[in-house]
Amino acid sequence: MSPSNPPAAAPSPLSLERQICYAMHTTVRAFDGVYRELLAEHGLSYPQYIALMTIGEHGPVTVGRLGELMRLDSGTLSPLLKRMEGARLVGRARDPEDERRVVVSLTAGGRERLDSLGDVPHRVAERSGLSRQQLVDLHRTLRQITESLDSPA
Amino acid sequence: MSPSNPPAAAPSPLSLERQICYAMHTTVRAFDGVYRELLAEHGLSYPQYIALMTIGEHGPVTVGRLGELMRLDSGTLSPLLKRMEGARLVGRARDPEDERRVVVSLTAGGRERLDSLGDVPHRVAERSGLSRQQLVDLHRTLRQITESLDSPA
DNA sequence: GGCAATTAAGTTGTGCGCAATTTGATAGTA
DNA sequence: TACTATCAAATTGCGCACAACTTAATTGCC
Repeated sequence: MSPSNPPAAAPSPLSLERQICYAMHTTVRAFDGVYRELLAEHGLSYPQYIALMTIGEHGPVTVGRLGELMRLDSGTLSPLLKRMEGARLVGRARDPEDERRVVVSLTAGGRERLDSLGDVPHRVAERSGLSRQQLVDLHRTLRQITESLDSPA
Repeated sequence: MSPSNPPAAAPSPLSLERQICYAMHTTVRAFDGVYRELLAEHGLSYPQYIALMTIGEHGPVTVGRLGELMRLDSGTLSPLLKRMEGARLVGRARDPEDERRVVVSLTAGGRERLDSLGDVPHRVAERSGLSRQQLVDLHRTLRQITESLDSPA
């Protein structure tokens, strides 16, 4: 111990806002870690899983539309989708009606992989130790944050 | 539109767990974006800010201890701290009592920078649109998730 | 003392994420 | 038609994050 150390419990209370900032940072990492673990055996990263899920739900989508849904730009999605194409999970094709656009769709293998992952979110939720009500509240809170942070400049 | 497309609104309700997974992914990104914006003028990234805050609160700490507090390993912290050292925000020194350890501490400039950032968390919380009670609840939920995900293998 | 096992930090390789730029296609207009 | 502006995706560069490995110091045991 250094001689000038404070007793033990930090006296500074730190504002709630500061604690939230800190908790958000660390908790999300723990959350991601569980997904990483559960998805590893399926050969998927967490972002790849979200992409698979989003394409599966919304059907064939352009890269731009997928970016809106996932809140990611082409700089992130292009290489990610290229890897998923390499893994035979999705197909990419230029839109004949507008050659600027690239339409992404699930392959049969991608659909199969997605179906086999159906219980992963449930297992994560279980491990989180949250009650049903807490999950509902958390979901509403997260949506509220996104909306609020989105709208004003 | 492909011929076999479902009408429009996806009939699959998607489980709450799935929605939470998705919301966590997108919301955290929005949250980070606001921090990025507010911290940019101070020349700090969000992880650098968290590190600065953590070192500031806990006093000089070893890299390992900082990793426990921030939930990051040396593979992330070593280059991050090296950049912060280059920016004259922190100092790094081998512990004379155990030369394996590296002790990280705030420089005068680092302390000053940290102090000048005091209202950033408050501004982020404001923008989030959450009530005081929601902030309290969110904080408790996040802590509960971390604890629960940490403990069992 | 000598030496294997452990520990702390750093390094390497890969993927995610964003800002800024580039490439190529479409739209608009003289 | 030709020229410009706009738009979609891809590319480049940098930082964060983690797994796996390396390096160097300490501990433990003989």
